[in-house]
Amino acid sequence: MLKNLPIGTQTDVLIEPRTFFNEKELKEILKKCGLKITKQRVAVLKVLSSGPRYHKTAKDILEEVKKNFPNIGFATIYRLLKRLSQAQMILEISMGAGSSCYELKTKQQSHYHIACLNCGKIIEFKNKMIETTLEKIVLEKNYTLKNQVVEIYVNCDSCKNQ
Amino acid sequence: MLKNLPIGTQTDVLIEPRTFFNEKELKEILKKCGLKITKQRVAVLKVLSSGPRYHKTAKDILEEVKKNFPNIGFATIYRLLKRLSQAQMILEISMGAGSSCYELKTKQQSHYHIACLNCGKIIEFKNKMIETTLEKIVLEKNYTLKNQVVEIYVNCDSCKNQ
DNA sequence: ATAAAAATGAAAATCAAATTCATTTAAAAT
DNA sequence: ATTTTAAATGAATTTGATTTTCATTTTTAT
Repeated sequence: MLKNLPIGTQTDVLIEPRTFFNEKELKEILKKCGLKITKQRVAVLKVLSSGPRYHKTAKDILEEVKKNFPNIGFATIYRLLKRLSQAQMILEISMGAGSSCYELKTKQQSHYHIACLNCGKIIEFKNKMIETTLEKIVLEKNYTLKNQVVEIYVNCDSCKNQ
Repeated sequence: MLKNLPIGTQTDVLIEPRTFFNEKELKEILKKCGLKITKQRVAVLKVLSSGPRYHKTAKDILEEVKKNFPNIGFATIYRLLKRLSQAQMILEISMGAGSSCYELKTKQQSHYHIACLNCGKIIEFKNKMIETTLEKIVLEKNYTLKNQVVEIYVNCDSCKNQ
């Protein structure tokens, strides 16, 4: 259904697979943010740049990093996440209640999120028309665009079929 | 600048002034949600449906309602906000850090938000094209749309001129 | 190597939001 | 109108996420 849409109105664009960074690149990120390179920070970035789940909470990250640094605590994680957010290197996604998720920005640009209110699954999508429209709105107002968030909350099909 | 855009690409549509509800209408809202009518609840809804600030935090609401009900506490506020959210009567807006803001839904449909990262000012805007696109995306996937959030984070002009 | 500046981690503090429970209130049924 | 009953209230506590503090350790530039 809804196939063969006129050009420019296709809504669903798949996200290319995540770009993984090697250790050297992760260190570059820290440098670019004016942060000193520590093993803990590299470990946190490694978690953010890999793994099966795209969107990780501070707790996810802590648990993962603890495997190699059993003494690391939330303080270190949150401090780094905040600095990286401020430097626009990561994206904080706070979808309603609960804890925020974080994702490392890659070359791939603005993508958006669909979240199932039932099972919590998050799907990414891109849409050039929305992106352009939002840029235009900001430009018209003579503001400076810092970030754009588009989130659709749904009940997904696997949830509906239960 | 950027005037005379082709039809369908205008980005900035002003929001009509907020619809105020009278006491009877507010009670209707509670009934529709299957909630008993209490003076505290009517007072909370009255705050949500009026006043100079469109987006109110639980704290804003508490302080306002306390003027007439000095003993009311957060428990009552949060409980009601949660029930109203679940009944889709209000919109919870959690923009990054800090507490969520809540706004009463009116007949006027999906509108979006521009927030200044500096001064925290929030501006509403509407955009039919984005709205339709998001609906289309959900339809294509055979999901059920529950809510859509579009947020632009900027530095606004009054902030830039400082 | 060494000094200066920054980062770490354990613990405590803060803040938003949810919960508990004894008491009160609204609304349905007499 | 009164009684009944189920739900709502509010004070206090709890939970959970995030931030801060501070003594100690590590990084980086010299």
